[in-house]
Amino acid sequence: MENRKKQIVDLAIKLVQQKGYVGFSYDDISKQLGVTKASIHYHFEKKEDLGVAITERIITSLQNFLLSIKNSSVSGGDKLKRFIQQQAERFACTEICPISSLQTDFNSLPEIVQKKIEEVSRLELSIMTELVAEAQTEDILNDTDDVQSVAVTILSSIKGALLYRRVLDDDILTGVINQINLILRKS
Amino acid sequence: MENRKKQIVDLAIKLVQQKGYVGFSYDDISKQLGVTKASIHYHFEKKEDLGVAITERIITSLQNFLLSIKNSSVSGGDKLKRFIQQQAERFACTEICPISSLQTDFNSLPEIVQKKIEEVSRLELSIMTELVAEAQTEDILNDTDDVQSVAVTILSSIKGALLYRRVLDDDILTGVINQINLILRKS
DNA sequence: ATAATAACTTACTAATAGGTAAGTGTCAAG
DNA sequence: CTTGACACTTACCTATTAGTAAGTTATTAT
Repeated sequence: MENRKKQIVDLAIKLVQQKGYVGFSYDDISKQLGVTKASIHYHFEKKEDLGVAITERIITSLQNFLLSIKNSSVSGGDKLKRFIQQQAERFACTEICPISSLQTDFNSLPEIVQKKIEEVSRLELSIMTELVAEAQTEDILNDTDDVQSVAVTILSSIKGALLYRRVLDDDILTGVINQINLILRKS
Repeated sequence: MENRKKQIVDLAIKLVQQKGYVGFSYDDISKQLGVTKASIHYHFEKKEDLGVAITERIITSLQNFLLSIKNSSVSGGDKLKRFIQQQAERFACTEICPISSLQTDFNSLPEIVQKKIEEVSRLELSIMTELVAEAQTEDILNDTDDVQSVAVTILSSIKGALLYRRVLDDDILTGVINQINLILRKS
């Protein structure tokens, strides 16, 4: 079954969001899937291999997400707002972004996974920068703003807000989203 | 020696910033301090106890930081900018905010530490909100802005930027700081 | 029918984790 | 001089971790 592999990676990503790369174990996965630990090792011999699969899955998700937004026939500003909105709705209340989680655990990751995370981060940033750039051609942004900096700031604030939401109220995130939209409208 | 306890907590915080609560071990600490693991357990019987000490240290650091800024005789806007600047300079290039790190590991923390982290997060947010509110009395902010939301957004973006900086270029953070200052000036 | 493959399980290993009990050396107070 | 506290060390224990080797079962191809 190629399905089982998908199942494992799906669950692993969820576990990364909940407990981090260091915090989840093959035992967690095997118990939740109702199979033995050795069976997980059959599909992903080393944790490193699963780590790589996780990051690759994140990359394709990002790319699909980008495509679906690019193909939507709305204005640049609306694309940006849609991206922000979806980015925020993707996660359950106690879940954080898997990329943030892996960035936090960066120093404990195997080298190959570290490189993959670097790649993912760069990709995410370039997608965001592209969307911001497209929005800038309209009235949405001042051109005194550095496009890349705006992109990083938006992404960072969402990721950071997810951390605060995890331990505080649920509406922490919505406050940040509103604030970002306000800033985009005003500048 | 009460000094040894301080030494342990200092190192533990650094390790939390580098590898997270789950990622650091008593062995890490003992080896770096040149004593045995059991000696660390003498000072902090359970890891939980060390976890509590870590969060309490973070709280007093935050409070001292707040006092030093409050007592500085500059305008509200400058206090805010000074806070942001110092908050950013506090961390080495591969280090992230210890609060962010503990928020990420939240689900793996002992209950007592979880509650402490909730407390720390609330405190940090209230400090930030206070500074933003003081800045709002001047021309710095629009009063259409929700003070709390602005505070969370600023904090979140800094914390998030530290994550990206860890895996990408060093100037990711400075870009975000500049952007925040731009926003504060413009609105 | 048989061989081969995929997807497992059973049963292990070595390393590391947090944690503990009992003893050692040092030093100050009575 | 001795008692007691403090700051340790030695030597352990148990649980969990990633990882492996060998065997089992079902399905498929020849």
